[in-house]
Amino acid sequence: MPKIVDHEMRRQEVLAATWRVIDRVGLDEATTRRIAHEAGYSNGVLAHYFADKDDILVSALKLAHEHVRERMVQVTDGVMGLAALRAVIVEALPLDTERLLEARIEFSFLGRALNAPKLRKVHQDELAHFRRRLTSLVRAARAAGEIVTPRPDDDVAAEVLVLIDGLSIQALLAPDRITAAMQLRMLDVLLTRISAVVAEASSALG
Amino acid sequence: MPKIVDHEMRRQEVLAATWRVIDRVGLDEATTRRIAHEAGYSNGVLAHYFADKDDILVSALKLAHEHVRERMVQVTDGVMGLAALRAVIVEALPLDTERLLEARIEFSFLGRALNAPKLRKVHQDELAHFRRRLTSLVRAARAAGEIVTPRPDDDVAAEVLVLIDGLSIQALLAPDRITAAMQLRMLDVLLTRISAVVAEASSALG
Amino acid sequence: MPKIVDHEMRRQEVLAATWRVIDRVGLDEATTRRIAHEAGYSNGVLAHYFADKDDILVSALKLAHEHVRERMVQVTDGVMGLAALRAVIVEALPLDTERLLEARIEFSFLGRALNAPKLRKVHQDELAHFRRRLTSLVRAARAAGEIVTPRPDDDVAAEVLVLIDGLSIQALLAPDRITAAMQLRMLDVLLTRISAVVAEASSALG
Amino acid sequence: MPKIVDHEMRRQEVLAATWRVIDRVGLDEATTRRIAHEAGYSNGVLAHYFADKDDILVSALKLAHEHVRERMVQVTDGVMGLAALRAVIVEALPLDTERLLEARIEFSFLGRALNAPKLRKVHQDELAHFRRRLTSLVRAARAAGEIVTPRPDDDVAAEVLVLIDGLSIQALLAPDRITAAMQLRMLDVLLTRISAVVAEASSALG
DNA sequence: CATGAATGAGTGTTCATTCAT
DNA sequence: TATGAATGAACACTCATTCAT
Repeated sequence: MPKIVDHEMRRQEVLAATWRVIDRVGLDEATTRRIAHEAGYSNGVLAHYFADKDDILVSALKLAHEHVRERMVQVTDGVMGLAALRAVIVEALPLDTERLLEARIEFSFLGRALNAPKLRKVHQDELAHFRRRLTSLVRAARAAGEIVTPRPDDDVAAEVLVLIDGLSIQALLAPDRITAAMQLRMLDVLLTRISAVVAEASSALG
Repeated sequence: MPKIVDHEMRRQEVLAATWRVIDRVGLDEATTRRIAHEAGYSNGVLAHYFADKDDILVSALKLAHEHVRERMVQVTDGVMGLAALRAVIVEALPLDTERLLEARIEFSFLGRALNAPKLRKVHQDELAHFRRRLTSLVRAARAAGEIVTPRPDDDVAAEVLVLIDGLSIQALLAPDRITAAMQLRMLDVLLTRISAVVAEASSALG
Repeated sequence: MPKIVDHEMRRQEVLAATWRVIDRVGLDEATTRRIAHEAGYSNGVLAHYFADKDDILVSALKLAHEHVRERMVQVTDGVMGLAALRAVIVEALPLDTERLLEARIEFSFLGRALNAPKLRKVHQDELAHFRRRLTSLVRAARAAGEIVTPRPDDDVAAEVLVLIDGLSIQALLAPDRITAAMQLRMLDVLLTRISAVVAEASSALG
Repeated sequence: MPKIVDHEMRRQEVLAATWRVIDRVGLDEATTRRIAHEAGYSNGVLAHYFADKDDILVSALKLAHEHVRERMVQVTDGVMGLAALRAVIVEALPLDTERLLEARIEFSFLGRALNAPKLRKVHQDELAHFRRRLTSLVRAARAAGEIVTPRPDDDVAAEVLVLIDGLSIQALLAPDRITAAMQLRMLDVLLTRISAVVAEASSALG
C-alpha cells in the first residue's frame, strides 16, 4: 500500500504556506516555487493538489474567508440581537495580529482582483454573503427593539461594511494610530447611533 | 531651461499612460513595454526618464496624489470651516468615474505596497499629509464653532479617513450599491454627528 | 512459471494501451501517466514491467511489427509463388482501419527514429527483415516462372517497399484519394509489370 | 538611430538554425533554447520574430516547402512536356545530401502532424499543391503526345507522389541501398510505363 | 534623444522517474 | 506486486533592463 495522504489536509498545508509567503514577501513575489518550499515540498508537488497557480491563490483567498466565517458562527453561538451583530463585526476587524494577517491577505488580493475576473468574483461573492449576514443581524436586532434607526437595514449593513474596510486599510497603513481600542470605539459610535433614538433624530438627513 | 520642461512633460505623458494601462489591464499586467507603447513611444525611451520600473510606478502613484491635492486646494479656495472640510472630503470620494479611476489606481497599488517599502512609504506619507490637512480643517471648523464634538481633532480626522477608504473599496466592489448619493449621505451623517451637540451627547462613549 | 506469463501479459496490456494513446493523442502527448491510466493502472506500475519510457516505446513499436509478421505468416500458409508475394504485400498496406492504425503508429515513430538510435535500429531491423522476406518471395515466384523481369530480386523487393511506404504515407495524409481500391490497383500494376514479359521488355532502361 | 535588422532575414536565420537542430538532434529535442543558441542568439530573441514555438516549427516546415517549390520553378524554366514532369520529380527526390536533409525535416514533422491539426494542414496543403502541379504537368505532357496511358491524370500524379514518398522514406532508412541511381531508375520505370503504348497495353488491369 | 534589438533570469507548468508504504 | 506521493530537471515563454546605433 502506498503512502496515503489526506488530500484536503495537504491542500490546507499548501494554502497555509501561501499565506505565510504572501505575508512575508507579498502577492507579487509569491511564486509557486516559494510556496512549495515554504510548505516543505519541492515545486512539483503543487500539481498534485492544485490545477494551477490561480487555483492556489483563489483557494487561499477563499480559505481566509472561510476562517472568518467560522469564527463568526462560533462567536454568535447563543448570542442574539445587537450583541450578535457586534460580535460578528468584531471578528471582521483587524484587532490582533492574526486578523491583521487576514487583512493583509485580503487587501493583497484586492488590487489584483480589480482586473482579474475570477478573483473579483470571489471578493464580490464574499462581500454579498457578508452583507446578507449583516442585514439579517440588523433585522433581528431591530425586531428585538435594539435598533431604532429609521434607515433601511441594507443601508445600516453598508455602513458597517464601510467601517470594517476603512478600519482595515487604516490599520494596515497606520497600525500605531488605528489601535484595537480606537477600532472598537468607532464601532460603538456606529452601534450607539443606530440604536439610540435621540441620536438618530438629530442626524436624520433630508 | 526648455529641456527640463520637455523632460518633465515627457514624464507626465508616460505617467498618464501608466494610469490608463493600470486602469485597463491592472497593475500586474502593466509592463514597461505596454506603458511605453500606450504613451506612443518605444520601450527604450523609458530609460531616459525613469530609473527603472519601480520609479515609474512610484511616480505614477505620487502623481495621483498630487492631482487630488490640487483639486483639494482649488475647492477650498474661499471656503472655510465645516464647508471646507466637507469640500476636501468630497474630492477624496469616488463620486464620479474620474475619481473612481483614482481609487482603482490607489487600491491597485495598495496591495503591492503592503510588502514594497518604497510604495508603502508613498502611501503612508500621503496618508500622513492628508491626515494633517484634515486635522487642520477640523481644528479650524471647531474654532469657528461649527464642530462641537468633545473627541480630539485627530480622532475625527481618523474617522474621516476610515469613511473615505471604506467607501472607496465598497464603491469599487459594489458600485451599484454604493452610489454617489449614498456616499454623500454617509458623509453627512458623520458631519452632522460631530457638529451637533445633541447627537454627540447621546453617542458619547465610556 | 505462471508469474512470467502474467508478466508478459501485463506488458502486452500496457503496450496495447500505448497504441491507443498514440492513436488518440499522438506520440508527443503519450506520457507515461496517460499510458498507465489507459491501461487501467497507476503510473507507478510501469516501472515493474519496463526499464523506462524508451523501453515502452521501443516495445510498442516492436509489437506492431510482430503483429504484421504474424499476419503475413498466416496469409501465406498454403500459398505460393506470386500469390504469396501479393498476400504479404497486402498485409502491409493500409487497406482498412486496423492497418491504417498500424501505419499511424509506424510513422509516428519514424520521425522520432530519425534521431533516436534505438528506435532507428528497430525500424531498420524490421525493414531488413521485411526486405529479406520479400526477396525470398520474389525468388520463389521467379523459380515458379511467375516472375520474369530481368531486374535483380533485390531491386524488385525495393520497389515493393517503396510502394508500401509511399502508399502508407499518402493514405495517412489523403485517405479520401488513396482508397483501398487504388492501392490494390497500384500494387497490381507493379506485379503485372514484373511478371509480364512484354511489359518488362518495353520498360527496360538504358 | 537604432540597429535596424531585416526581420525577414532574421527569421530565415532562425529557421535555418531550426533545420540544423532538427537535423542534428531531432524534432523532439529541438528546444527553443537550442534553436536560439544554434542561431547565435540568446533564447529571448525568438520572441521578436516568432509568436511561439509552434510558429517557428510551422514556419520551418513551410520554408522547406518553399525551397522545393522554388527549385521546381527554376528547373522547369524553358522545359516542357515529359521533361518538365521529370525535372519536377527529380527536385522532390532525396538524391543528394541537401535534399536528404529536406526529407529528414519533412518526415520529422510528419509523425507529429498526424495528431497536430496545424502541422497536418501544412502537410496536406503542400501535398494538394504538389498534386495539382503534377497533374498539370501530366496533362501538358499528354497534350504534347508524350503520355499515352489511359489512366486519369490524377491517378498518374498519385503514383508519382507514392513513388516520391516511398523513395524518401527508404532513402532515409536505408541510404546505402536506395542510391540516387536507383531512385532515378525507378522514376524512369514509371515514366517509361506511362509514356509507352506497348507497356500500358500489357499492364492494363481489369 | 530615441530606437528597438538583444539579453538572461525568472515564471508557471509538465513529466519521467524514484521510492516508501 | 501495486500504489501514488514526491522529486527536480526541463520546458516554453515573459519581461525589465541594457546598449549599439
